[in-house]
Formats: sequence, structure tokens, C-alpha cells
Amino acid sequence: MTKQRKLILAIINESEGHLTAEEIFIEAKKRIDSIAFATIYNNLNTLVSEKYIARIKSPGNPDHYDKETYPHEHVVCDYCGHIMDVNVPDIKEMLEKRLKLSLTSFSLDMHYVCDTCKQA
Amino acid sequence: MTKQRKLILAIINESEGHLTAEEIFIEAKKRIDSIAFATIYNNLNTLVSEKYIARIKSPGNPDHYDKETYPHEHVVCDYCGHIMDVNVPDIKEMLEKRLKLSLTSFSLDMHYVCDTCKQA
DNA sequence: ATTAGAATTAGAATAATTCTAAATTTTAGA
DNA sequence: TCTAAAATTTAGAATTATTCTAATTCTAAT
Repeated sequence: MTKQRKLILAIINESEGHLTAEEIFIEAKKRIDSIAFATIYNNLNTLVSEKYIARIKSPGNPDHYDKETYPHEHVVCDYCGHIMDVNVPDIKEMLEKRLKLSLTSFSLDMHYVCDTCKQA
Repeated sequence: MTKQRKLILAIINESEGHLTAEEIFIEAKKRIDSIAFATIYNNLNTLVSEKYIARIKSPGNPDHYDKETYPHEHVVCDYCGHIMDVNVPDIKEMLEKRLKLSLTSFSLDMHYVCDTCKQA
């Protein structure tokens, strides 16, 4: 593993939330000033496909990256964009059962209003 | 309603599948040669927000538009991109119940391999 | 017929991501 | 350790779907 890939993985693992490629780039640049944005994307793609991290897609917004690869879902606040982890166990199986077909993949984009934003 | 908007709505309503903005543009241009791509987008946005049609989002692919606005879901073939309508009744309620929170919106992006592509 | 507001047009702008090609680094084997 | 091949990085251009802008044209109501 190159130092760039190690650094990117470390940034994600040390983060609390769910960073975007840009946030990762800004953080990485503090430690390796020469790092290129393409390196961030290359490595995010590699790390996702090797299942070190997971990609969170929400149309209209940039992808976010999650250190947690265990299957779980996310809800996105409509106002502040905050992403909360949630669990919906066996959702894939439930969908397959209802649809009577097998899915190669699925992704769920759920939106809500977080407690903080509810008060404004 | 302008003739452009009428035409765009007619193209979608007369279509079998789930057209993209580009496909609608190509079709519309046959009947109103001067029509601009931005007019397609403007009207698709208006028609979606007025619930004449529905937008189907699948990350990585352009949006598709559906004449059917009654709540239902879609599965996308990984190989040919074909979009099939499916029903998963009460999915929103089920999710809300399991999550113990109320969703402002959700969208499900499901992938499979269609029968035709399974044979190749 | 006049005028205000809405819609259209054309093309530029945007934004996230991918691609390209050259330079550099890493890895594995001798 | 040295070397060749493979992988990665860099920098910047390219891509793609969509939105924005500003000027023009249409529409509908007085």
C-alpha cells in the first residue's frame, strides 16, 4: 500500500462522520502537499472495491465515504445534510422476497429532518 | 400550457418505457425543430413538480421519466439498462416503522439481471 | 392593441468525477 | 542489492448531465 492510500484510509477511519472526496482531499493535502485530487478518487475507488470503505450515494450531492462496511443504511437531513447511520436488517432479502427476483445490488436514499433542524 | 410542454408530456405519455431527457429531446425535435434542450429540462422539472410525470433516478445514469405517477418502484438491468416497473407496497411505511422516524422522501435504486441478459 | 408575465432559445457555466499521458514509485525476482 | 515490469501518482484536460443567464418571443388579459 502506498503512503497516499494509507493516508486516505486513515483519514476516513479517524473521521467521525461521512466525508466527501473533497473533504478527504483537503485533509490529505495537509499531510502530503503534493497529493492530487485524482489520487483521492483513484484510491477511493480502489478502497471501495476492496471493501475497506463504503460509498454513500445520494443523488444531487457528492458521494460520501464511510469507514463502516457492515451493511447498514443512511438517512440524510433535508436541511443541514447531516447523514445518520441507521439499521434496517434484512432489507435486501425482504425486497427480493416481495419482488420474487434476485437483486445484484440496491441502494436506498432516505431523507428526513434531523432533531436540530426541526426546531428552526 | 404551451405547445412545447404539451408535446413533451405527449411524448412521455405515448412512450412505452422510461425515456431520458435526451431521448425526449430527440423525439421532440422531430415535431418542433426549434425546440431547445433547456426547454426539455425546464418542462420536465415543471411536469414533475406538478406530478404529471415522475422522475426516476439511478446514480451514474441520466434521469428517466415515467408517465406513471402512482407510487411504484423500478429495477434496472445491470447489462442492458432496461428499467422494469415493480410494486413494493407500503415500503415507506415499513421503513418508517422500522426506523422509528418519519421520512420526507426516499428513493430506491435496485439492480438485477433481466431475463434476456441472463442468457448471455 | 398593449403590456406584463411566462416561456423559450442558445449557449455558457457548473460540478463531480473520470480520463490521459507522462513521471515516479513500488514490487518481485535475479 | 539491482533491475525490469507493474502499479500508482500527478496535473490538467475532458466528460456529462444538468442548470443558469440573458435576450428574445409568446401568451393572455385588459
